[in-house]
Amino acid sequence: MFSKATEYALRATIYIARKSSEENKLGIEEIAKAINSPKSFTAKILQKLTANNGIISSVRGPGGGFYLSSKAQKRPVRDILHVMEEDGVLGKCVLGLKKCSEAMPCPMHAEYKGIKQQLIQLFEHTTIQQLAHDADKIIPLNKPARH
Amino acid sequence: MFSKATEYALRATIYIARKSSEENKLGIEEIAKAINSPKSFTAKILQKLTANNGIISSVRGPGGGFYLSSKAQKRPVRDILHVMEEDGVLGKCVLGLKKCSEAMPCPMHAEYKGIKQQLIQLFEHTTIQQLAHDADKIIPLNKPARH
DNA sequence: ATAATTAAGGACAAAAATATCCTTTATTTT
DNA sequence: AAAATAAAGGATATTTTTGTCCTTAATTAT
Ligand code: FES
Ligand code: FES
Repeated sequence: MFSKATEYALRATIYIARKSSEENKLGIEEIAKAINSPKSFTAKILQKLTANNGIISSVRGPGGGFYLSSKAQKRPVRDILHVMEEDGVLGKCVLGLKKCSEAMPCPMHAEYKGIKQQLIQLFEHTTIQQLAHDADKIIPLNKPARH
Repeated sequence: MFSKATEYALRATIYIARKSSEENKLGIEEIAKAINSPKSFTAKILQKLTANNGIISSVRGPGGGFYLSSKAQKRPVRDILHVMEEDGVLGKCVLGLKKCSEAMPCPMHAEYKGIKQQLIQLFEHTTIQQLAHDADKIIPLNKPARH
């Protein structure tokens, strides 16, 4: 459904959401290893998500790394797709018409539009926090000990 | 959702289904023009769909071209996706895990699996003929006159 | 038989997506 | 101030997808 880049973006953001805090930032090495993605490529993606007060926060230098503010945690997953310029995927026509619309529908449109709406709703209503929480329930992660 | 190649495959097949018959075959020139796709690239795709008694039938030489047998018309759209090796898209994990499964679900899985099932059902239950018929209802096509 | 037509198929080109490497900048620790 | 650490950013490489062009093979019409 999504590009590799977007998949990495989603996995990385969820991982950061689960394991980081402002006091406990994560390095790119750990993140890439944890989500099983190429390190440098993932770094570029995190740059994108970090740019101009984006979804992810970052600090350079020793003790630095990536983390999610509690405000960012509450943002919908669709914001990640938007930054990755893939939120358009959800609105696209199955047959590749310029625009998926009622005005100029393709023969799949009538049957597809309902599914499309569900997809949009899913990504709009689900927050990063919810995914992180769900992931914790599925496979608990050893959170770093407070010092 | 799908690659350009698959979009062209779907559009071309539907167009052929609407306008062709064994007595009235269509040339690649007309098809590419009608579905607004690059001619040579589309030719390659039709080759794929034609290979070893595939979905589309073809005949070379004067009066030749592409057409759909009435048997092929009744095949599900998913068969096109299968030939294009994109039927896997429907089963893929949203976050890009190797396998989307109950055994090792990602945090989107619970919410996504229902939508995924609908997508699979849609492509499995919809036939090429149905799409062609629906398309005719939306935008009637001037069918070639019998001679 | 020869010429004309049309798809099949191979070779190649361009563009986009994915991935790596190296240098620079910001920050902290010594 | 100097050294160390970690992200930011630029340049480049690789792979995949998309697209073009030209030759070959099959079929029909002359
Ligand atoms: S127009 Fe094709 S899916 Fe809506
Ligand atoms: S495991 Fe990710 S969608 Fe099913």
